[in-house]
Amino acid sequence: MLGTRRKPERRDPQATRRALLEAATRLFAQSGFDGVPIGAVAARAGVNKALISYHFGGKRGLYVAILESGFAAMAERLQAVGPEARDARDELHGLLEAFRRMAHDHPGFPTLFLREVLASGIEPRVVPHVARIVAVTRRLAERGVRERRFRRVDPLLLHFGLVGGLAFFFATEPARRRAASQGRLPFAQPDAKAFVRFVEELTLRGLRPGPPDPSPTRPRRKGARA
Amino acid sequence: MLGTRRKPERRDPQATRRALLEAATRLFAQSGFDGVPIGAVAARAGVNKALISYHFGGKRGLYVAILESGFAAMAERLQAVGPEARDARDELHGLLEAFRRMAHDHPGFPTLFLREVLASGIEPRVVPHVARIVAVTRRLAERGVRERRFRRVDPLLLHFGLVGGLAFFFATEPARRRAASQGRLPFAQPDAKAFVRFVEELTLRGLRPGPPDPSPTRPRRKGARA
DNA sequence: GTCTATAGGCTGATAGAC
DNA sequence: GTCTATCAGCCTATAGAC
Repeated sequence: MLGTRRKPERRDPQATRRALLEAATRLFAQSGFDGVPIGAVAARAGVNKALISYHFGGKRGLYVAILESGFAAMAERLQAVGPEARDARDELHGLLEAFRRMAHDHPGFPTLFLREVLASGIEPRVVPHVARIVAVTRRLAERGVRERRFRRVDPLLLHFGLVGGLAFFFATEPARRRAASQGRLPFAQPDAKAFVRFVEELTLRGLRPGPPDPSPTRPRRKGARA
Repeated sequence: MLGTRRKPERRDPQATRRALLEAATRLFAQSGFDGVPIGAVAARAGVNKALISYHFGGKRGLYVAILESGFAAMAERLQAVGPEARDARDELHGLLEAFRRMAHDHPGFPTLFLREVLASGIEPRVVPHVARIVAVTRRLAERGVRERRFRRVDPLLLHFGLVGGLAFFFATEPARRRAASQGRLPFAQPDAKAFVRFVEELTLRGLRPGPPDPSPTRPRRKGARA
């Protein structure tokens, strides 16, 4: 029912807003803020482009609206996992699932997210949400150590490793899908669930407490640290 | 000495090309292709903007030139690691270092790389290089299994986990630096070397052959696989 | 709330002098 | 090879009719 508005007849203004948000999310994700003419958003939403200024106060306003609701939803979903998890391992599983479901429910958000953290001036209004998300991983790391299930690692590094891998995978998924449909993907299309399972297992094993390396002393390159 | 060209006097045309490539790399990385006016590139390079058309045939030509040389350099560096490594563990170490050095020598490339794989139509001329990079991780996974140092995992998933985490970290580094200098970073500035070391250790431990989980049976959520 | 028409700014490219 | 001057095209925003 989205994108089916063709007649100049008046409908529900909320529907107009939603259609614009929907269309803009996909297009901004695909081509970036500067890569999308406002007319393209309007066309995809099936509404007049002047309505963007009317409802969101301009192109930038539309963009920020999308961005903020996306980041807020993400932070909320991730924060909800911890309290319901039995232990750190369970929480890791829950966080990965939450991330995957977010990408599923809001296709385009991961890409938007990545584009935003790539940009110079990250939108000030999303900074608090970013902070909340970072805090989630930090608490996970601390919890794992407290429960003696994880070895002690820098929580921030864990955050970047985890979020980075996931964000990259899901942000590039739409592009892969498009490339694949044109037969221009130089490898097989990886499955999202399989990837998440892989990350979970790798992280769980990788964080397991214990000695660094039980195998015969690993040879080091000449320039390596003592 | 780059960006010091001010006088209309004639200099080395190669210097002009290099200055433009240098300037464009940073600016395109920072703001994306559509976010950078050609005049800004010229200004930063200290060159007249008409020279972009003259030397590269236009804005897009300049962009593709950067992109291709970056991807080619990356693929080459990664491919050079395997033959020199003693074993799969050593190769992993070498790959991570190569990635880090690439990010160091070509600041802006990781960001450019990420922006490109995010976009809808990945530039056809870089596809072969992407394929080469994917092949490197695939061979690493196979080598590790053959040498009985890694458990058997889907090489493509390993590739995404590894490259994704690294690309995310290094691509967002310039933005973090900028945010930090304005006091708008909601967390501490992570160190590149520390991150690479973390990824190496996590991956090495995570790929170690052996049973999934030696700890007391992990409780599973109701919906989980058998 | 929605549409049409238009204004005004900026962008990328090039012709032509040096 | 490099520069100045210029132009056509597209883009966002808005005034005003409905």
